[in-house]
Amino acid sequence: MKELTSQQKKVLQCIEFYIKKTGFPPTRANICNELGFKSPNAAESHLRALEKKGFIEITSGASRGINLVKKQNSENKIPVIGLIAAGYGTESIEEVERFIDCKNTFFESKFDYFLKVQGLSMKDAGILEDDLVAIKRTQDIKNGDIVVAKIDDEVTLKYFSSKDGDIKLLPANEDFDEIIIDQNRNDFSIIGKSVGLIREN
Amino acid sequence: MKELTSQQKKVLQCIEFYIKKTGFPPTRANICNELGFKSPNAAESHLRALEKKGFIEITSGASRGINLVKKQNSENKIPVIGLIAAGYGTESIEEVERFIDCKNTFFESKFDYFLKVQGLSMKDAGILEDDLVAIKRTQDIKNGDIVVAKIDDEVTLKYFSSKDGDIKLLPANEDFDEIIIDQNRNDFSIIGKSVGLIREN
DNA sequence: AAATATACTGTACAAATATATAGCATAAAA
DNA sequence: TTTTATGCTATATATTTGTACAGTATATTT
Repeated sequence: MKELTSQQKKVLQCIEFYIKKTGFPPTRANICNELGFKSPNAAESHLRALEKKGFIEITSGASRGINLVKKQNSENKIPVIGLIAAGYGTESIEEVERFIDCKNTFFESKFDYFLKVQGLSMKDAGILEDDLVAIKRTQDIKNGDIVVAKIDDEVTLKYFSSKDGDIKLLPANEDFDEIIIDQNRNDFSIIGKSVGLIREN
Repeated sequence: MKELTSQQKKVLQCIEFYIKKTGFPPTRANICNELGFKSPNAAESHLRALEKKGFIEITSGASRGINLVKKQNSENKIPVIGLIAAGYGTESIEEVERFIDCKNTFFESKFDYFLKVQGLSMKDAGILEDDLVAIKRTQDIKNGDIVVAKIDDEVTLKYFSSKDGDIKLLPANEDFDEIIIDQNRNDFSIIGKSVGLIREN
């Protein structure tokens, strides 16, 4: 999808605002009013540009026949990512299983995807197999955060702990051992952290 | 809000469908087309009835000037209900803390509200304090379901177990005891069951 | 019995609206 | 250099659309 000019963005926002306010899309005249244009053709040509770039659809002949095209992944469809057991590096070990109809503002922090949990290493944190943990991609991590970390070619969900520069990943289950990161030997990186969880019974 | 006649419901659904399909509300003529009316006034008078009953708002003079009035609690705003420690009978022990912007079709089963969890009696089921459990009001309960039950004047969230007519409520935490229901002595009822869970970190 | 709500057909028309055409000006791409 | 895209003003018009008025008929309420 092509980029919009600043003026075209204004027009698109104007349409979005008008729909929010009234419940139905604006006419050319309405847009002119909102943005101070003096000719309906100013609005018309902006609409044609927005249509050409794929941001709206126009139903020919219909009054207010403007339909906002939802951008795929932006705000309403959150991907659920499952981890494949073996690892081939980076984030290619992930695969999108499906999408959940939910805004990325659903929890307090915006987030990027749901991670489908494997295993019970975090069970005492109330995180069970097949739970969906909302992950925000960030490097802004504090002790005690539940993080998605990559160690060599494995991805794991654990409590984060850092003390005097020594990083540990702690499970929430007696049956699992803590993971001590040797930053010389291990290829270690933080992918993001948990900001929420959903479970479907 | 008054009740709609079956014909008025059809018109309302027609409007909802049209908006879903096209992205903008229908004209009188569009409604006539969809529903087989032969006079625009058929649509017009239905619209006026819907407006009078508060289901839509009509912007006078504007083409397609129909705005669906969101019904408070129907599909987009789910109440979060907290339990008050003491009990004063029935469901008046509950209070709506806030609403969450989420469809009641978010989980596999439709549900009625979120219950804010108190205590850790279900921690081994991955249900922690302050978690929000999606509750569907139903009497259709199977063994092993997580139910919201009322015993005398207390409301509790537990596993349900029924064997030879003996009903037990089982915690998921060693530190708690199971509750055996004496249907003669206890005022017992099932309010509903859990169909999902969300947690905000 | 009379009034009101529901549920339409049919006709009419002013106002709202999409849209084409003619211009003017600037900036970027071919 | 010539086209193409951007960003408007201004005018015109066929079509769409809301809406009023006149009827007909049935059911419900007062």
